[in-house]
Amino acid sequence: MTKEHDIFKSFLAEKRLKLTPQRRAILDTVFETHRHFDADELVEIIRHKEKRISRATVYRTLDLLVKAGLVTAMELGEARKVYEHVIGHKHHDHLICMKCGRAIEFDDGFIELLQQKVCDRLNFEAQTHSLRIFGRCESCR
Amino acid sequence: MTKEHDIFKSFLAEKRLKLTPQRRAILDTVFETHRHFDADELVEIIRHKEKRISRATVYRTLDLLVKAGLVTAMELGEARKVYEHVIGHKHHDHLICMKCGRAIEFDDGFIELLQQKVCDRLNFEAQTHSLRIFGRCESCR
DNA sequence: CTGATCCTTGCGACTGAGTCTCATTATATT
DNA sequence: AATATAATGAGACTCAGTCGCAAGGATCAG
Ligand SMILES: [Mn+2]
Ligand SMILES: [Mn+2]
Ligand SMILES: [Zn+2]
Ligand SMILES: [Zn+2]
Repeated sequence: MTKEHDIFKSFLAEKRLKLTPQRRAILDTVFETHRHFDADELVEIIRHKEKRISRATVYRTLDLLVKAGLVTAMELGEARKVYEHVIGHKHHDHLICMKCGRAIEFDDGFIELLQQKVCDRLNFEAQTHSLRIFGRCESCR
Repeated sequence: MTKEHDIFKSFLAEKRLKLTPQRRAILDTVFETHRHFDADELVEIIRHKEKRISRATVYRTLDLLVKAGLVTAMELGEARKVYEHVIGHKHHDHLICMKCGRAIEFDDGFIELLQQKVCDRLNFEAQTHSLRIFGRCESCR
């Protein structure tokens, strides 16, 4: 039993929700995928495993995974929301190339600290944040 | 003639585009509105002035104003994009209350500087950025 | 076992912000 | 004024995401 299974199971139990084969397939696939993906890509990956799944169930389950803290959702400038799993990937933000679309991950503890300072100063209780820098990547500039 | 008029006029001229009464009405209304607004709100405000305007024209002109650097567009977590004019409002980012929806503006030059450092380190040419901190505001926490 | 309760699923219909098409009208240029 | 080019409004269209609902499955009381 993986860590993410345990977390999802307790999350569901606490909310009186059930761990179904579909939810298990979604959880597994999300944690096998080590890149950003969108909901319909996830549907396709699961269907290639010969498993039946509906778009609605995938959307519904992704919401649950986000609420459980296992997945983050973000808008990287394209039309669709993209997702990535959390365990094994510490928090990071993105540089987004407006020419090729590439998303470069970065992490700067000092920026995060200063964000917290801003919140303290304004008496705001931060829960999450999203920092996106748009421009040209190394190979596109 | 206001500064924004001059800028928009040169922008249009340079691109061989035309200054129409509709574009003038949109520009004026955008600069009279000192808060975040969405495209359909703008349509309503202009129509209340007894001016005919179509949604398509408002969407198209807002894109031009963004390209001209006169307006910024952002997603504050709700469904619709919101806009605000630039002149007279220096750059800032937002704390967004997930309970009441309020957007609190802040500006931290140090954070901006560190963002530039990240870009330099990764050889990325920054054009714009969006930093949103989601949580609970003073009155909702 | 039987029935009541409650959750989940898949399907397809629906929503709604934003975009596009196109016939008509307006602006800029000469 | 004539010409070339761009802009407009109306409504059709797109498409990511949501919702309603009927059918199915687990759980539990009696
Ligand atoms: Mn990432
Ligand atoms: Mn603002
Ligand atoms: Zn690039
Ligand atoms: Zn609030």
